[in-house]
Amino acid sequence: MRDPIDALRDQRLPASWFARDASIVARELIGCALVHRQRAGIIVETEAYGGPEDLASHARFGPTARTSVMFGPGGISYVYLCYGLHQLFNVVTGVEGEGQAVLIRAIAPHLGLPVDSTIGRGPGKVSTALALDRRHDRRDLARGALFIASAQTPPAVSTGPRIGVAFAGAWAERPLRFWWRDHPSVSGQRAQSGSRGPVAAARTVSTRRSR
DNA sequence: GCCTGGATTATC
DNA sequence: ATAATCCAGGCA
Repeated sequence: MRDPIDALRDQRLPASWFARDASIVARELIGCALVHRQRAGIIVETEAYGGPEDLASHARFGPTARTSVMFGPGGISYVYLCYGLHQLFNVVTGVEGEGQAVLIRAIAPHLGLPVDSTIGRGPGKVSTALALDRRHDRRDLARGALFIASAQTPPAVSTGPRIGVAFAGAWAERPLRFWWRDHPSVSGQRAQSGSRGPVAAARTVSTRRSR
């Protein structure tokens, strides 16, 4: 039987797919597969981060040694150390000079991962599950063992405010977080207990997508 | 150079 | 509620 990773490789998204607004890419990434070597997870939660105008984005300081990759063309990885402990995986979006990226906040185990609903739930754990770290910063997702494959079937997607960006004032309230509605692998910040999950404040959005 | 504070997670 | 842990970015 054919290697399922090879099948995903045939669905690899090209740089042009990422050359759109972060909020569009973030929404359409739900249901896609994030692949690293022999491991893959289905993306179930993302957040869009805009350019310098977005006060929650690393791009708010303009291009720096760390964030200059965000100001390059879409389709390149941006991995950074958060709180001195966790590696957060992003994909640059838009075109040269814009400074946008999408954070992958959660994946569901797909290939080469233990079937455990807590694996890959939370942005730090996405990197742990797929063995990603800062060495994977600035990789071209159009080539190599690290890439994203298109979604097989478009899931129902909900939106809400981004998590952990309260410092950004009004920008913290914008609905730039996207997740697979009712999916058990969505992080929901601190577990999804009771009825107070993200669904409460959520709004289901169109599942239309270009093809 | 020094100081502050995180796009988090696990545990108390 | 809070510790862990370190470096980017602002300011002197």
